[in-house]
Amino acid sequence: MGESRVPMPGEPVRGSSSGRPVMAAMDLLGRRWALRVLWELRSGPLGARALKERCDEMSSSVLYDRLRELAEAGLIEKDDRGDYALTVVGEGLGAALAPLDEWAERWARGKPTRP
Amino acid sequence: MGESRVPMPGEPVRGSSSGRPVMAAMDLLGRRWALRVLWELRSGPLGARALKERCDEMSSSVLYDRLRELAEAGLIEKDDRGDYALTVVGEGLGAALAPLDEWAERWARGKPTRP
DNA sequence: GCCTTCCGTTTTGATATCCGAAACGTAGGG
DNA sequence: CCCTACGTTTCGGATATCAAAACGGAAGGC
Repeated sequence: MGESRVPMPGEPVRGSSSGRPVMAAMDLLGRRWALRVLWELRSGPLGARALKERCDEMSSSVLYDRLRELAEAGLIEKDDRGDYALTVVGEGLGAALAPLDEWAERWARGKPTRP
Repeated sequence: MGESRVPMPGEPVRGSSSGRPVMAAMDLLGRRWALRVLWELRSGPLGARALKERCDEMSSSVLYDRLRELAEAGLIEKDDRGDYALTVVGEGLGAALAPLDEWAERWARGKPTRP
């Protein structure tokens, strides 16, 4: 199951031996649901089941793989109530993702509907 | 092989029935090498083989899947020389990814090396 | 013409990842 | 005690990705 290597900045990762931090980030975030989990946690801590619901019923096995990876990478942690929450650095990533949202809106305006 | 649905803003996508553009973006970018391909094209158009080399010898079958998806989504296109290049909207995404790079540097400073 | 070489692209079979559903353990309420 | 809700793990099958080989076309040299 999910015991593969978790990408970390400064280390060679799957897809790049350079150790450049952004490469580790792209490895970590280029996995299914990783971006989405972070996205949903921006608005506050959530329990596993609530998180799974918000992610359109993603598979729980993948959810826990992502949670473990993101926690190991230091982006999320469990709060005092046992919910999953962004760490300080994780919140920074959430903020760095804001331009993606704005861009997507522009993308949508450029291609409103498919013919 | 690669004939699965390409996420588009305004349509329900894998992972979200809402049609919110950012969900389509996260579906599209949450595939292996998608972020990386865009990243490498930011510095200018590249041929398929050059692109494959810059992406640490990614598998060519996946490369062409990603190229097809990104082209269909309107983020890249072939230029007059036959190289792959970012479209105007694709360049916008490249710009929206800049904060990710800055964040990754901060992430790396917070976690310089593993014990 | 006929090689060789470089390129874009597709195919193939093996491996890794993901999915969907079921199951487990625990804690609290009635 | 039973029921319910939750966090988490397990399992078999579906999909995505990998690595390497192959195909076909466009130069260029001989």
